[in-house]
Parts: sequence; structure tokens; C-alpha cells
Amino acid sequence: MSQRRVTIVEIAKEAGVSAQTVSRVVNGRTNVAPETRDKIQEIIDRRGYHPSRLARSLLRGRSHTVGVVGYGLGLFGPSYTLAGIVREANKEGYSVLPNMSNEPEIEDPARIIGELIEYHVDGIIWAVPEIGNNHDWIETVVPEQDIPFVFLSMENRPNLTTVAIDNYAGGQMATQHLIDKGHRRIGLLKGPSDWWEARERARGWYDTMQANGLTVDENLVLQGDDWSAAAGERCMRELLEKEREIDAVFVGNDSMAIGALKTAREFGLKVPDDIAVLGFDDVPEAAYIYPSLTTVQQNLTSLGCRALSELDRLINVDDADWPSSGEAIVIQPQLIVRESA
Amino acid sequence: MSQRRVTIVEIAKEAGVSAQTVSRVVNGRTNVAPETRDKIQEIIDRRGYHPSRLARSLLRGRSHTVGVVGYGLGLFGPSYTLAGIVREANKEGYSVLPNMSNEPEIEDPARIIGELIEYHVDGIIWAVPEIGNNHDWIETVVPEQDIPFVFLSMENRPNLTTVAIDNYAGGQMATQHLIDKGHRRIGLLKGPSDWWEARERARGWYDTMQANGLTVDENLVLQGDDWSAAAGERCMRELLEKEREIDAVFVGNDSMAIGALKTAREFGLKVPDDIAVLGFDDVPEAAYIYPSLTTVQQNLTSLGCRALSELDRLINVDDADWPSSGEAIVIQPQLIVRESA
DNA sequence: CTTTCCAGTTCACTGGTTACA
DNA sequence: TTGTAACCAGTGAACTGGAAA
Repeated sequence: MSQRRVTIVEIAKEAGVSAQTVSRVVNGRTNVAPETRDKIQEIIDRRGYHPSRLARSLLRGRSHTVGVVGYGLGLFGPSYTLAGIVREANKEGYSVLPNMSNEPEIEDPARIIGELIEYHVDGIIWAVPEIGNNHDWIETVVPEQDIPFVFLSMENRPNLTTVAIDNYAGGQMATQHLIDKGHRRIGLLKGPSDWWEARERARGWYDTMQANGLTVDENLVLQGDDWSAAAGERCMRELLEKEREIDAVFVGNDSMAIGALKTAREFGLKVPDDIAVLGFDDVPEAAYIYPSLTTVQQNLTSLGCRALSELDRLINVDDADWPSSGEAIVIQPQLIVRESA
Repeated sequence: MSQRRVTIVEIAKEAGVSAQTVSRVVNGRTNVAPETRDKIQEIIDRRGYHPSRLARSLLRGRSHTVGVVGYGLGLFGPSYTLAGIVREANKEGYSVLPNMSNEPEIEDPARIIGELIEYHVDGIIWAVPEIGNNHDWIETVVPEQDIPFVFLSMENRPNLTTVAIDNYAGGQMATQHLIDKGHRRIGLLKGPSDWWEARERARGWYDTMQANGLTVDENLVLQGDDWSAAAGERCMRELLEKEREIDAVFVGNDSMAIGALKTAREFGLKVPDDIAVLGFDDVPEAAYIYPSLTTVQQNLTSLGCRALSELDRLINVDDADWPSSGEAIVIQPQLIVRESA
């Protein structure tokens, strides 16, 4: 790098005033003589001076930065969620420090939190989905921290603020729609059931089937190894091989549903006439594939927005009210009816 | 927030040594007595001390943070690219400060750069695609900065480091594949042509058609308003309405191609027998839709990785060699043959 | 007796802000 | 209206006092 950055002292020297006066101009304080202010402002613009947020954060004890820990940037869900967080962050004057892993199993949460703390983040959004017991560390680690946390896509726990899509309701509305359309033997191709979200969606199917007096048969239920189209393809094949009577399936997410559609084609089944397929997510392609996919839309961008605004609220609560008692924020999904069901 | 963060002075006080000694332990310096080191380390662990990167960055003049300016988090391309950047950043010990806009037309690049400079970023990756003249500011603004820049997905310019997929070669290999398969009347559904990438892909089609002595007719070329499936659907409809003789199309990206497939179905055309369709991107669904999509794969994750490692190199060049002369790094795409062509 | 090494301290400094004069 | 001093959290450089070469 060529030269050092322009500092407040350099500006002050050039203007023939103290650094303090420059600081006042930068922060829009009133107690500066108009002509002094104009002169200083001119020098600031000309020299391209930018105050250091590092120095400022250090002094004020607020960095206006939030950490986001997540999994799977590049996947539909995480990237939309992050987009929502970033958008809201810009609006609220925060910068985002993302720490996205490639594995949903975060090996050492305390280390990641420690790293973010080194950056003086004002708060942390934990956007790693709840899988198996990958959230067990929370009880011991989080209470020790002096910054607020918001958790995404996990089951609510006492004293924690969580923001999640209502996956259970989504499963219910999907299943009810299939039933309303006259389907009776409805299969379930669920996501990996160590995922909380997969279990919730499955529970929605299960309860709705029972509430409507329909057979809830273990033969109707298959589970993907992951959420991929390949998994959906395999599950669907297995299901169709043993259950030719089936007339509809509720699939854990759209990728799997796309795989399931492929299998249905290969079996010579017409969707939705021979078998209806209903997904979850509403990926951008869902409206354009053949047949277009009926699905449960989850508004992940607004999930991210909500997480950030909630974190902002927690950051600004009075010390006296700390730690906060936590809150479970639930966002309702929406059924999007297209051709496949 | 409840209590203040633990500082080096507190640790020092508890250990009965100076802050400097603690600093040495934290930084793994050798000139500390083993028993002193152990004692200090124990206190650090127990108190959960994390050194402040803010203070450290301020002092050392290096923040180990890079700014990433991009457009359209949530879209396939940008999120994969960012994923690559973040992955490589973790490996190289950088943190990423993303500044993702919702519009590809950045209204005030200087302001965004200024903001990142306030955070003392060591360098900036500009991942906004080149559209119209949205990169004109570069010539005047960039030379004034004392941190290095790497630009993604733009035409190379003198003294600038750029990393881009070889879209022209991608267009060539796509078109050549269609020709090799016996297609002769090959249409082009290009992306919005104010995008540099769209023009490059189109140029690959054009040159390859000519090189093979095929008709390059303006009637064969249609342009999407954007890169969406809806745009692909519309273009394909318009093309088929005026050119029933067409036997293949090269489409600007996979989303548009998915839209084009939908239109082909609606016209009762069989893909690839009546008309072949070839996309660009290789989105995850491409292998699973019907018919599975032959496409040009661009490895965006490695694009992001490469951008970061190049930026790292620029950050570490000697001051004497600054400013660097720039370099055009080109990443080759790859043809993925499936059913649609 | 001088030089070097060692463990550790003191001081100045990073870039800015708050309190006070 | 403006300046001065202290401070945020940490680090590089110079330095201290004593032991070993």
C-alpha cells in the first residue's frame, strides 16, 4: 500500500485547528464557527478523509457490527436468509460479519463466538439449523456471554430469542390441501429427521392425516439422507416400488420434490393426475419446471430481516433488563398452489 | 449488556505482571518464563479473555478484513461466488465484510468504498457485474485508493486485476456442441445485452456460427429483459412464433433455459428431438428437471476463491511494487452434456 | 570485566472521543 | 468557540536488572 490513511490529526494540522474541532465537524456538533466548519469540511472532502470505525468503536464500546454464523452459503435457504439479514442491517446501520461454514455440524461454537467477540460485534445471529444435538452447547455457553444472541430455525428454549418459520403449520397446510383435493393415500418424503425442521414438517403431515381419519402407515413415510434432488429421487423410487396405491406425496423440500418428479416420470406416472406432489420452500424455479410445483413458501428474507431487527432491539435494551427473558418469534409460511398438486 | 469485556490489563493485574507480558503470551512470543506463561494462560482461559482485533488492527495497520461489494445475494451466481470468497477467506485468515446491494446499479461506489475504508479493510473485491457503464467510476476512483482491488465478472482493463469466467469460450463450446450434434438453425436467447457477460456469451455463439458457415440471422436472436425464467419463457415464445424452422437454442443462463423449456412444452415441441436447448450456469436443479439440462458450468466458487487469493497477494506485495500492473485472470467453464441437447 | 541473554517493565503510539477547562 | 488531557485495548521499541558466557 502506498501511503498511510488520512487521519484526523492531518486534517486538523492543515486547517490549523485541534483534532477535537475536526471531530466536532465530522460528528455534526453545533459548537463550531460556520467559517471554521466550512474550511474543515472542504479539507475533509479534498483529502478524502474517512474517520476510523475501529478507533471509534473502541472508544464508544459499540461497533455497529453483528456476527452471523450460518451454514451452506450457496444453498437456497441460507443465502436468502443472509440476504434478509444484510438488507435489514444496512437499513439499521449495522455491518454484517458472516461466518458461514460448509458443515452444519459446527465443531467448536465457542471458538467461533470468541472470534466474533474479538471483533467487538454488538450481537450474534446463529443461523445454523438445529440438527441432532448441535445446539446443546447453547445452555452452557450463551449465558456467559455479555452480548445478545438470536437463533434461527430451532425449537424455542427458555430465555432464548428464536425466529423460525412455522414448519409444523406448513406441514399441516400442505397435507390438508392434498386431502381437500381428494387424495387419501398420501405419502411423506421427509428430510433428514435429525433436522428439527424436517421433524416439524413431518409432524404437520402426521397430525393432519390423523385429524382427517386417514391411514398413517409407516410404509408411507420415507426419509432422505439429505435435502437434495438425488435424495428425493431415491425416496420416491423406494416408495413407488412398495406402494403402488399412493396418490399423493408431501415432500420435505422443493429440491427433493424435483427429484421425486423425475422418478414419477420414470415410472410413467402423470403428475398430478396419477400422483400429486407438494414441496416446501418455493425455490425460484418452482413455477417453471414441469409440472409447476405446488409448494409451501417460506419467506426467508423476512426471516432474516426479523432476526436482525430483533437483535437490534436486544442490543439496545437497558442493562437493567439484561439478560432478557427471550421470545419465540414464529413466521407463517404460505401455500402456493400450482399444477403439481 | 451486562459487564464490560475482559481486557488485557485485567488479566495482567490478576497475574501480577504487566500488560506487555500478557500480550507476549497471547502472541506466542518466546521471552516469557514457562511458569509465568502457564499462569497467565490459565487466567486467560478461565476469564474467557479475547484480545481485541479492533485495537490490534489499529496498531498494526492491518485488519485482516476484506470488503466484498456485490449484487443480488440470494441469486445463484452471487451466493456461490460469495461462498467461495468466504471459504478462501477463512483459510487465509481474513474476515469478510459483505456489502451486498439489491440493485446491480450501484448509485454511489465512492460512498461504499469510503464505508469499507472506515473499517480499515485490507482490500476490496468488487463483485458487481459489469452492466452498461456502471464501472466507469473505476478509472477515477480506484487509482486514488491505497488498498488493492480485485474486480469480478468484468472486461479486463489496464492496471486492474480482474477475475472472470471465460464467457466467450463458454458460448463457443455451447454452440459448437449444438453444431456437432447436427443442428443447423440455432437460435440465441441472450441475457440483457447491457451485461458484459451476456454480450460475451452471445459473441461466442456468433463467431462459432460464422466459423461453421451457418446463417447468422438477426431473427434467430432474442434478448431477455432480465435473466429470469419468465424472460426465457417470453423470448422462446417470440422466437418460436416467427421461426418455426429452428432446431436448437443456446440460452443465456439456466433460469432462462428453464423458462424456454416451458414454452417448448406449450408449443408441443419435444426436447431435444424437435428442438435442443442448452443453458449456462449449471444450477443444482439442472440435472433433475425434465428434460435434464445440457449447460455450460461455471465454477463460481472457485472464481470467488481465486479472487480472494489474488487479493491476498496484492495486499502483501511490497510497497515498492505498488501500484501493481494488474492482471486478467480467466477461468474456463465446462460443458455438461445431459438430455436437453 | 565486558558482552550477551533473559524475563519483564515502561513509554509512546494507533485514531479517534469524552470531560473539562 | 476552541483547546487540553485522559482514555479505549492493545503492541513495538527501548530499557532494566541480574545471571551466564
